[in-house]
Amino acid sequence: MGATKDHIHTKAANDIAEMAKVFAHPARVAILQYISKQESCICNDIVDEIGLSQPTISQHLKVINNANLLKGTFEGKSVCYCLNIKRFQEFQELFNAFFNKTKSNCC
Amino acid sequence: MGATKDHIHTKAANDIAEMAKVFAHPARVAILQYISKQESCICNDIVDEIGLSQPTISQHLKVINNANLLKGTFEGKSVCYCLNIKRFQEFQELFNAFFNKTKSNCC
DNA sequence: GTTTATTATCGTAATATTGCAATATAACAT
DNA sequence: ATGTTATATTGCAATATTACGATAATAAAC
Repeated sequence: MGATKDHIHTKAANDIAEMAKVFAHPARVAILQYISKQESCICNDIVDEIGLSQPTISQHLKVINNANLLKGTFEGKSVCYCLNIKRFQEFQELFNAFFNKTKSNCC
Repeated sequence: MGATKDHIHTKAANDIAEMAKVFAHPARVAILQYISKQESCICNDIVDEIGLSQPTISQHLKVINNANLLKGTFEGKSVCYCLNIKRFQEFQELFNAFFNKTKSNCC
């Protein structure tokens, strides 16, 4: 026991949960907000800003990146992380679709 | 270590994360979708529908309820769980505010 | 090539979450 | 009162997540 039983749920439910997990940690929310604020930004800035260790930030960035929410371009030794607006927008739309569909048939 | 360092993040970031956690499990998404579909519904229906044990469903319902997303009215020995549309709407708006604000100042 | 700076990965400890059996509680039915 | 049904709580095992030190990888600067 202990593991989430993904397989018994619909793809729709799993998709929403998967997306929500990205936002389900304040550090990741903060990282997304910070990245969007900067012209360009490198990981070390984020470490200073957020106040977690570099490995921890790197790990959170990986989660965000796995959701395809980042566009990173290498600039010499550092990486310029950028929000993948298109995908971010898609997240917003998918969440809204979930909210609207769920609202529509309520008692 | 291991515990989330909530205190180093802004209230805004913690609030979004808190909300996202409710949707960060497919069973809870499925429960919300199922509840919204029904005229009224009791926990045991949900157990049959979702395919998890009664205690597990009860636990998930508690998480959803703690977020104020449920209105439960007792009907004899069973409970009629209903979606708290007002709060659900509020969730949608708060998420949208987060998405819009984050999008607005991107590179 | 060596140093320096930046990011990623590995290993691991601490904590959180998930899921269920067993049990408790509550309300009705007989 | 006893039995039945519906839901909640408890306790615990399994797994996941979070966080960080140590270390690796990469690339510029010297």
